[in-house]
Amino acid sequence: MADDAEKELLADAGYRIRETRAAQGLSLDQLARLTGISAPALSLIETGKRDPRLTTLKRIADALRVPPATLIADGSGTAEPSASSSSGGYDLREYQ
Amino acid sequence: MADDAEKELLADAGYRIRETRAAQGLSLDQLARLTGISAPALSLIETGKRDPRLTTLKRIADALRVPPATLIADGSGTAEPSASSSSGGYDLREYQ
DNA sequence: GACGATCTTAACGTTAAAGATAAAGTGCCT
DNA sequence: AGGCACTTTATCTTTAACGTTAAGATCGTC
Repeated sequence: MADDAEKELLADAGYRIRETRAAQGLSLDQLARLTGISAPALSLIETGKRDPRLTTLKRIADALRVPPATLIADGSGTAEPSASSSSGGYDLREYQ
Repeated sequence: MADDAEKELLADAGYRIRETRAAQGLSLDQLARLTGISAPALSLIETGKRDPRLTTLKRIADALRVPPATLIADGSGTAEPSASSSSGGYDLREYQ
């Protein structure tokens, strides 16, 4: 996780979490109670100093009542293009 | 993380990864080389037996050339409806 | 100035992710 | 049957997440 792009990913996700939390008027302690994640751990995540696990992200997203994906940068800047990607039906069997 | 919802989250993310990988005709070994993540670790993630870190997810998403958010269950694409907030039950104001 | 609330950081212990390697399990061939 | 490609499982080591506790740091407001 020494990569620069990864640091930016963590910083961006942390920023999104902090923004969402602040928009709801929640303190770190309050979010800690809602998520079961300690306030110091939340602080590290929000400041991009910790690499959270997927379930940790989900607990935060659930407490903030937003989809987990909204907390993650889409890889293109800061705004989400909601680019639906491919998502068409692939059929795996055709390739094997 | 013994939670049932979290297990489903991991299983779903793993399934999406496997789907995307298979759609591109990649083997675990090939994806392991692309991501720098060992094939056994990828197998555990794809089968929902491991709780990956955010940067781990991003390395996989980058190798598969999809936005990281598409690997997480939440509405953007083929996921279940998730019925808006699902558990719209609690009231945050009680904590404030 | 002292206080209260908020956030940050550090140290320490527990738990688990991630790596490497090797082994065992699949399925598909000729 | 044997071999081959792919995947899973098992073991081990290192690294890091997370909780707890406690200590600073920054705000305000009185």
